[in-house]
Amino acid sequence: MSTTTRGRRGARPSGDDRQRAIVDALEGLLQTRPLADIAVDEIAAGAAISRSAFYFYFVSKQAVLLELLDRMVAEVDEGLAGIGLPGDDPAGWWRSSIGVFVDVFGAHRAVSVTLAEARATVPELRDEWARRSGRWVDLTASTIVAERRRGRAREIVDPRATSVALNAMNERVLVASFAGEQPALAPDEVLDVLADVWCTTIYGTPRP
Amino acid sequence: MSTTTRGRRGARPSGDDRQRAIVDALEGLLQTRPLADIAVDEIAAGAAISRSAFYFYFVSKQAVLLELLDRMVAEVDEGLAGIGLPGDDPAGWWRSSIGVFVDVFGAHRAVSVTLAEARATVPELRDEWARRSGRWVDLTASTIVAERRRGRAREIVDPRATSVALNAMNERVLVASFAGEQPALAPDEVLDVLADVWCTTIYGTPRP
DNA sequence: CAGGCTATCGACACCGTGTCGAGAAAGTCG
DNA sequence: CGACTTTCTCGACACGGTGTCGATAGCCTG
Repeated sequence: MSTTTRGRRGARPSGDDRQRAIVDALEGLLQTRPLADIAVDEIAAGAAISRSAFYFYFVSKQAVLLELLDRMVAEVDEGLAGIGLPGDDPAGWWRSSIGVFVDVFGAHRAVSVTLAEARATVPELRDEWARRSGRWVDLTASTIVAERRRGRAREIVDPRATSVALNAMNERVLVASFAGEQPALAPDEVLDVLADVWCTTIYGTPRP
Repeated sequence: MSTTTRGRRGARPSGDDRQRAIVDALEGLLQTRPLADIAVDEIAAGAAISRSAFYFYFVSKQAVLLELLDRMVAEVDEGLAGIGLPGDDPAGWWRSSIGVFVDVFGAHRAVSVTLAEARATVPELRDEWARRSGRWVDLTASTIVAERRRGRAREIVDPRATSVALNAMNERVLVASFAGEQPALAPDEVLDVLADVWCTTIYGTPRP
């Protein structure tokens, strides 16, 4: 249970397709209703296997979410890697960075909402999310420090703490927007608002 | 189901104490483990009644959460009412306002975390939360506008959108802190950090 | 072809939920 | 006081979803 193999048993199978089919099936079902309302039965049916066969590939529904999380995180990291460092247009750089999250999470809205919810219950999910979001927090914090050294950012007492808060804001704002909650931002204004708050918090002005 | 009577049957009973006992029992149990791991059995036992008797007072575990939510919201509103309007120390005013949330939510950490999670699943909970947090968003937005009219706040394109984002940040930061997530703020630094981000976002400087 | 792996299935036991109808306790009115 | 109604409690039931097990089928490899 504590080993690194996550659900899957064997070593070099060809039924990788089935595994992917399961993950895809769950993502499809999540478009319609929350995870709690989805029975393993239905996921299995969506992947064209029996319920018991499902348990051959994953230990539980929740375990499938880990795969979904990995997919999304990989997309985000890929997007971030293509941006580089902030040059002479820091506001544009921050906006682009936030845009990666908006785009990737937006492309998988149902998954984002589900992950945010399930994280509270599933310890493995929480740990994995913590690891990944910790990296983004680090990246944000070190960039703030660098911008401060350059004399562009305002004086911030604890850059890392501020970074935690800003990233928390993004997460919650995105999830609320995707979930269609009532006091929430419209999908098309999310990026503008977040970028504005980030830049003002970091530089003291929205356009440094 | 769509009537306003939430679970309870009769009209003028004396078993109100039982109802409160149930709510208290759940809050106590939530200190230890998440809602999903708590059976109705145990809540009933905590209130010294049988499981079936529980269903006389509430339709489900989740219905008890609504009561818990109402309690917390009442405390917050009470705290906010005691603050008044921002006078000549706007930074202090914002800090006090945020402090109310930090204090009340902090006094009911387990409940806060549970509500944040259950909101995704329970429609009634989501609606009620939306209604309440919508009021706080309105309050924030109108105060920002007033501060702008006074010439103190910076020029903000969409005060309400900014208000949504800032309130979202608070919520997520508090829950993450209470839940002990890894990239999270320590309980004692939460207020400082949040107040700093709020004031900088609104005024362009942490101490207007 | 024998043996070991991957993969699939049906059947089973378990647990929590929500509902129902039968009553006990207490309060009300003739 | 006794008959009734209301408030409240309980045990028993059916249902549905979960996770596990052992049997077995296909397949590659030596």
